[in-house]
Amino acid sequence: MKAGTEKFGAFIRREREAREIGLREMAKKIGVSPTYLSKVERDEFTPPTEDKVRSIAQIIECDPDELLAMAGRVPSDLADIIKRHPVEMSALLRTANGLDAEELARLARQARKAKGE
Amino acid sequence: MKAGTEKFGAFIRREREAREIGLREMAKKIGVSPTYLSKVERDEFTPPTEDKVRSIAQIIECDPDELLAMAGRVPSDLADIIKRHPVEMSALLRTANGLDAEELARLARQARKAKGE
DNA sequence: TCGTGTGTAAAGTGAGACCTAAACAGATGA
DNA sequence: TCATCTGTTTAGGTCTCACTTTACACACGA
Repeated sequence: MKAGTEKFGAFIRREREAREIGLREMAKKIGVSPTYLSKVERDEFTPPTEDKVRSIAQIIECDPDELLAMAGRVPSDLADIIKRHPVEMSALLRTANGLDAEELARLARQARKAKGE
Repeated sequence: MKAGTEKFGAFIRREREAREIGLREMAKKIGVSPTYLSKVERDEFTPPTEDKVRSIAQIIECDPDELLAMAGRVPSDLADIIKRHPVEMSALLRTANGLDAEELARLARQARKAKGE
């Protein structure tokens, strides 16, 4: 995992406690055992599967894409998009890589314009 | 796998044979056993790991991104880019999704302009 | 002190990914 | 006919991922 980035487990524990949700309660909502969630929250186990990460995101009210990134996963719908247009999307992503958040937003707007109209 | 798409194994077998490369020879270059490659080429085994797919791409002279897509994988450098800017890149990819190849190319050019210069 | 709540430790499981060695079968050419 | 190519079959191996079960230890209130 990258340095400087908060770990997945530590993050969700903090957010869970901030919302005063019990570990067992959360585990039940996600559909895993409390033991497992405990280990995950202390980063002793790797983050769970995409669907579980998504339901955690919903519970702690954070962006699913962001949480998936923390979990080291690429959202499966994005993976599908890349697989459908590998050459174009790879090129787009690699050139977009250098840009900052603002420039990226502008680029996304242009994409929307090209599509929507 | 998607309908209409040629399977990974069938594709690399065709390309290998077109270049008159023996199975054992190719297996050796990639660094796997002939047995394994045989199974992969007949789609009895799932495609190999990213590094092996990349060396196959080099041998049969095709675009690595495209071959990785056939293998059902997202190139790891793209995965990293998404992980570094999950929100922006997710938005960009999802809006870019509707566009055709030409519009995508134009978008990539704009990205390049925003960056380069 | 009983029960009920919290989180945790230790060990194990099932499935799938990724791969191998050994043996074999058919064509080709000497 | 014998060696030597070609790819294939059989029969596994080993690893990692994504979890579970069972049992435990502590704290709180009644």
